[in-house]
Amino acid sequence: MKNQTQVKKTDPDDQLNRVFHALSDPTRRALLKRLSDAPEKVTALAEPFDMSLNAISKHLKTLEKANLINRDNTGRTSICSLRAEPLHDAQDWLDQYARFWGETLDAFSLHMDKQIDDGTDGSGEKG
Amino acid sequence: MKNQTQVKKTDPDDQLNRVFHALSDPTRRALLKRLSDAPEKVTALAEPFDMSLNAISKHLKTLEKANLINRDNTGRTSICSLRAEPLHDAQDWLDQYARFWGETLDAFSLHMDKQIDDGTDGSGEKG
DNA sequence: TCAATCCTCAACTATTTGGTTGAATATCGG
DNA sequence: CCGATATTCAACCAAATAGTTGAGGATTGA
Repeated sequence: MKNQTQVKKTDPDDQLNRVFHALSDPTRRALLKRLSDAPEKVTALAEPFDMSLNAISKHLKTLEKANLINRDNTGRTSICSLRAEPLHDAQDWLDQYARFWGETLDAFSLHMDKQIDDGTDGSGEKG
Repeated sequence: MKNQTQVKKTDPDDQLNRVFHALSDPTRRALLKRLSDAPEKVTALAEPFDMSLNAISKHLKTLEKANLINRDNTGRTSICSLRAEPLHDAQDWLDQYARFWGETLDAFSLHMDKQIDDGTDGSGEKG
């Protein structure tokens, strides 16, 4: 097993990977922004973009795989809505580094005092 | 010009893109974790990984392009250290969605009341 | 029924990514 | 100078991404 950090080479199944990847694209961030206002159907979401409907459909699939959106399939339309929990997870991860920009650490710092666990140790995912 | 959202098709120059992309890889997150403990030279950083030194060097370059690490080139060694500001930026972006998992909104919500600006409007980057 | 609408699937392309190996550059130390 | 160490550059490769077009499945509604 080689006492290595073993990061599961670019593991596509890791939730955090998927979320951060989803957020790394400006179109997808714009879609989330739009959905933060109200749920929308796919065509409505696609309309403002200078891009094919299919492209948007794929972006939505990416967001869906990251669990960042829900879909309500009523009839032929698919209503997408924001699902923010994974964003919260991402924020939790970032919070571990909060001490590096000072302040904001109270009882938190006690918890944080020992070491940062960034979720890349292989536990908690696909045994 | 078509009144479109104009998201600068997958703009690789956007700082937020680079940061979220950098965070989407578990090896890079592990490197940041390591650097959150103490600055390290490249060989030391690479050692725990089941991966070539070159691969780590490239990951470090990605982190560098996202401004997530600094390098102190003393002699033949390159000492890498964490630079957390961009993480803070990422957290700020995520904070805009905080209202979706309830609470934590005080004077913040006033600022947020109107609309979310997710940094994909094209301002502030490469004119 | 049948045309229009909404959306996804399939196939293709170009580009990026994440990894490799091998050579090159640069410094350190005898 | 010369060898060892530290790091990067260059070329290459496989796989994933982000986009396209075209076809097809469902649903709506006249």
